[in-house]
Amino acid sequence: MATPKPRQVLSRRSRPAKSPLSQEAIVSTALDLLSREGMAGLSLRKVAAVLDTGAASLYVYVANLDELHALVLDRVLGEVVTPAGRDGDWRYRLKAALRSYSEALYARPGLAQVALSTIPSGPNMVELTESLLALLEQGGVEPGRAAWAVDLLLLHTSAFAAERDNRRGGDEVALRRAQEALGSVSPDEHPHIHALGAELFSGEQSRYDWGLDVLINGVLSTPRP
Amino acid sequence: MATPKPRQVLSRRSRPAKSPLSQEAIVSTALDLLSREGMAGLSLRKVAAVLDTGAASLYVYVANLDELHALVLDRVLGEVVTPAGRDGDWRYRLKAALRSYSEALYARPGLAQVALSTIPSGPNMVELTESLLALLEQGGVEPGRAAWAVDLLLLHTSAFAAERDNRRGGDEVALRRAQEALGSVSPDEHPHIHALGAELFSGEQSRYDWGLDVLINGVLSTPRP
DNA sequence: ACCTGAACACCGTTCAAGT
DNA sequence: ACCTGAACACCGTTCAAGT
Repeated sequence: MATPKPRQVLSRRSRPAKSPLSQEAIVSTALDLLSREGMAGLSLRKVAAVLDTGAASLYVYVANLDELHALVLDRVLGEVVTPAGRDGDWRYRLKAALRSYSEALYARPGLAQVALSTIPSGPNMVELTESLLALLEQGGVEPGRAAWAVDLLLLHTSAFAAERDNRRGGDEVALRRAQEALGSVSPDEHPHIHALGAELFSGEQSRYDWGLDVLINGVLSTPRP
Repeated sequence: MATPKPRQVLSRRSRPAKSPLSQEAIVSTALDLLSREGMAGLSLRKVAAVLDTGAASLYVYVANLDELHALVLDRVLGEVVTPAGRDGDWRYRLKAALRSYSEALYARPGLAQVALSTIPSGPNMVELTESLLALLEQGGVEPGRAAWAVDLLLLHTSAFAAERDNRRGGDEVALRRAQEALGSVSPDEHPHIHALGAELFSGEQSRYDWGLDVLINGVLSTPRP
């Protein structure tokens, strides 16, 4: 998979002259801002400011903000590691690949949301899709079913990363409110919720692992219509 | 409802007296704007304009935009229908409830995204959770597993609605680009994708139905760790 | 071809002043 | 307690003018 250029943005002061703009530089800067400040930090104006221009200049290299989002996402997907090997524990390798995808998204606050609102077409997404298809084939899943399964697995993993992101993302007011709403429910009207109590909020990592197993077991036992 | 009224101070008598602000009125107006214009139409300023005030006035009834999002979401969730009945085909009823949830979201462009970025705590979400727990119990799923399963099912359904929404939502450029990227892949480097061809984009409704079956089958066959 | 500043049409949120 | 206009600190995108 493509190696993401480290391209540390050296302080502009030490740089002799303004480096010319390029899509590469724009995406790198955007990713840098995203990693440090989350989605709030990723704006065309801020990217432009770091690159020492006005936002209008970026439109030569990037059609609009959506395209920049897609480019940043694909760049991050270059980090995803899909374990090699053709035999043995395909299931373990599949889960490892998806966990790698999940972590790549989760490391940039808000990027999971981008993954869920973008129709991806970059080379790294193509690469990842190919790898997942190969892994499912190793697991004996026929091609048509595997095509749908890849979609399902990526969608699920993105959504899970987005949810984790939400819960981290500061809105502790909302989280507390949700816990109270479910915790203070009347046993008569909502017996099941009442009986579960804190159980409804248990498990973080194990919940994700379980979710992946649910999906994989489900795919293996559910033929396409 | 409401074309924004001209600010001109025509005699107050010529139009119905301004109804007092309330959270109820704000949420209704917001939902109305959302249904007609999508997420782009849902802003505090626009809601205020329809209600013939300034945005600042809304802050008496609503803490911020995120809270308004949560309130609108829960209001929509009031539409979700969960089939009654305690015996017979719980699986059919579970799928019907989730499809109802999905349709409620999908009917408002962008709302699925809100569902994925909000920690819900409204009464209708509590109701839905209770109903889904009951349905899973009828299916013989033990409580702890059911708690995780409800989360998984709702997350999946929201994500699926969001994806459908993206694909409808106008960005046909991105969709075409994605189809081209996957369609023009070299058979040597990406044999699996190449072999699948258009299959990667097939099925809309049937794909969702299959996804639900995958999830349900997976839940039934995957105990909690 | 590329870059730029300014402008346009928006945002959410805060605040002092009014009632 | 509620409402308001104005202000603050932002947005993405377009465009005429420059190189």
